[in-house]
Amino acid sequence: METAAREFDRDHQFQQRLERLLKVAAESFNQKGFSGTSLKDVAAKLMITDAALYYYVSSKENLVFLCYQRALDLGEQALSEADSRGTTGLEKVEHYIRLQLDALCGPQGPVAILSEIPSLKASHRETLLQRARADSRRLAGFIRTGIEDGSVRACDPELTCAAIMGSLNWVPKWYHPGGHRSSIDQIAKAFVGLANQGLQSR
Amino acid sequence: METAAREFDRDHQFQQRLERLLKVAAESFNQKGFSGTSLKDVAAKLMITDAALYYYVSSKENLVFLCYQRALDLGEQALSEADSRGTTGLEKVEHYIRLQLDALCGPQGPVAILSEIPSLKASHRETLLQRARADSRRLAGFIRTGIEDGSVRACDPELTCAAIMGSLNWVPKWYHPGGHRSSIDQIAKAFVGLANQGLQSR
Amino acid sequence: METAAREFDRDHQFQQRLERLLKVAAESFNQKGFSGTSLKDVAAKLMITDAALYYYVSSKENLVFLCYQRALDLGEQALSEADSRGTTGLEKVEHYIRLQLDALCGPQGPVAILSEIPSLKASHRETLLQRARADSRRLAGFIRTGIEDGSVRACDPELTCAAIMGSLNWVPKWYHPGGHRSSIDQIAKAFVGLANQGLQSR
Amino acid sequence: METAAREFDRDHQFQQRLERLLKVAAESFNQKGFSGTSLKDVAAKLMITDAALYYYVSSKENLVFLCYQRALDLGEQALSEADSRGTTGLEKVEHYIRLQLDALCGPQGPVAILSEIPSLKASHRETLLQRARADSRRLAGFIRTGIEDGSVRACDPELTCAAIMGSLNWVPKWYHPGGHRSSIDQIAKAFVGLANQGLQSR
DNA sequence: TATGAATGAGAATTCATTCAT
DNA sequence: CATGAATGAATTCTCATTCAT
Repeated sequence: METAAREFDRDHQFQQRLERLLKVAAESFNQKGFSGTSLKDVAAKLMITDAALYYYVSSKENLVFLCYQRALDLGEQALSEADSRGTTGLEKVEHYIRLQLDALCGPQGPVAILSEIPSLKASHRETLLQRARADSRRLAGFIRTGIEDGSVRACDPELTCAAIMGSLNWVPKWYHPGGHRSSIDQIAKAFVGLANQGLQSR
Repeated sequence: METAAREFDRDHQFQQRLERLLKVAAESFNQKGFSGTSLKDVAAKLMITDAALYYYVSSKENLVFLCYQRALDLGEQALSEADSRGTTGLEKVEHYIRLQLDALCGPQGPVAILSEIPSLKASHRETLLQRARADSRRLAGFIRTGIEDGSVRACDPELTCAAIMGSLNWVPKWYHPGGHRSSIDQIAKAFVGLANQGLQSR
Repeated sequence: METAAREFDRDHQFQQRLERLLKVAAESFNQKGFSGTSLKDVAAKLMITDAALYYYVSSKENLVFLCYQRALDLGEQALSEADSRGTTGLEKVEHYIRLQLDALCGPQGPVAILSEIPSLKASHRETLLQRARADSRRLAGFIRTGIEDGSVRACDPELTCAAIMGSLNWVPKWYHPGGHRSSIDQIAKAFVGLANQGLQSR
Repeated sequence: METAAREFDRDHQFQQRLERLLKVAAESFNQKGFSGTSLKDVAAKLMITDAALYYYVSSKENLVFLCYQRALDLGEQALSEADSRGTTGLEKVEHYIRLQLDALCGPQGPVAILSEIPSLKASHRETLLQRARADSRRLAGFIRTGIEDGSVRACDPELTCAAIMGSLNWVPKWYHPGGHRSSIDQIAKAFVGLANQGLQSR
């Protein structure tokens, strides 16, 4: 029916615009932080007024929450994909680094870094923290698997995982798509190289 | 003379308190970001009123600026120290990681992470960016040295440096002195291990 | 003719729905005041969107205005009815109390209390104030009649009228149909008793 | 000491200004309701900016809360005073009417009518509702006492109390100090007359 | 008739900053 | 040195209102 089609279009358009909002917001959050990002600026980038944002999200808090959930969604996709692509633990880690870099800087648009969870309200905070912790554990799990299957040398999985995630999370601070001499591939190569073999020559 | 002595004392006390202010502010900036940090809160932690802060700094911008300069001072100390302690390029990098972690989390108190340079005013921004870039170049220089002296395998020095700095800069996000199962030493060991040998077993 | 019939139906339906709107709005105005009532909430109770309200009323102001006019219509009906039912002045007052309570809380649905006339725009304000004052004067007139015909003791008709109207206007603040131990009849009895004989035993 | 004296003065001045704020706010709340009252207007009447209000109260909600508490304080004073001044139950009621009218319209300045308790937040609401209900019960208690000591005829104490309180609470809607032909004394006389003897001549 | 989408005006609130004392 | 009191700018958010469809 015509009506149904129109409704579908409308809903689709809504989702489309919300998605765009989340990307624009994520970019700003990454650059200027939660409090440093004003809704007016975000709205301006979308060519609408700040009041119009409230048609898509119920509050600024909710906006970050959605951004962070999207970030976790993508991060978890990267983890799953890495898990299935890699055979050994080491390979899984390598794939994850590559995939996550792609998610963060690739065409999916800016993805928010979960750097301000503490300033969210309790209920949101808990939801996100749990997922984030679980994701860390999954990456640490790859490392642990690697130690077991012999592909990874003995090391502290949690701290090593923290180091890797740190380097990844820091990328959006300095990487600006287009305006950069290094492609995502090059970054991935360097990061994977470091995580894999370290600096030491042999 | 008496007057001079008193003035010296006064000046000394002033420096003492300013130092304390910078640490308290840095901690808050690291946790909640620049805009997320209110001067009232900072002042409250120092047991004075917000108005009293203006005796020590001329503005909030100036406060971050000072925090960031202190951070760069310490970072550069770490670089110099690492440079002189290490013989090979690889050793220099190792020492830097250890020293910088100590600076960030050790007893020198919280040190600000330069994560909001873009939101500073132009003049401050430039000053800081130049120093920060120079510091990155020094670390990249260690790597380059290592490649030349054969201690480091062939790699992209800039990107590898970005990876290392990223992991270090991310530490204050999750490390809370005291309330943590890992000591700074353990963290350093894991980070150095990763940077040095990577994950790969051999 | 068919067209006329259809138009009549349409008009009838319109009136029907407008009536319902006025009741729902009146209830909200009574509970939360003019500014405290949002058109979105009113619309939601009618299962339509706020934009759709504008088919029935031209503005929020206009909506209160209509509510208040409806309230005055009903109040004046009560006055007229009381006038014709009662023989003496006292009886007229008694009937008015009973009838007005019925209008306010009875099945005619919630009726707005004219408590925010001052915040309306000048033209509406004047129209309503004049009617309201005239109504007060009619009730005071009953009292005056009573004094003349000997059914009412000597008293200040205006102030006494203000006392009576006050108690009536306050009822919607605490009376909630259904959820209440007292029926409208009981309330009427108590109010009439007070107005008629006072508290004094004799 | 000089310092102590100055501090006392400061505190005194603060209380003084807060008191004034509560009166001005109460007047506006009575006339235009909670939502209809803008802090800017309240501030303007005090010749300060709206931001400055936050030096005295933490929020608009808190402002109403304080107004309402002040209203309850005064109302309870009136109840206690009436209780001790009157010998019979009837006398207690009479005194209460007079005293409460004085509190509402007298030189203590405008006192808020508790007409918007439902729109307050739960914790405040409960606190106030409990006090308000207790106060109603005290007035109803006077009536009950009167029935027992024979000064008051048989009647429903709660509903009669509701009628009396309604007339009192409505007064601020129409009474404006100065601009009125009736003095508070005249109003009190009429209200007491109605409550005492009713309208009926005998 | 009614809705989706947006707007503009104004609301409360926060916060860096000032200044007399 | 530090505080009390205040300000002005900016921010989040709400809401009546509009208009194309």
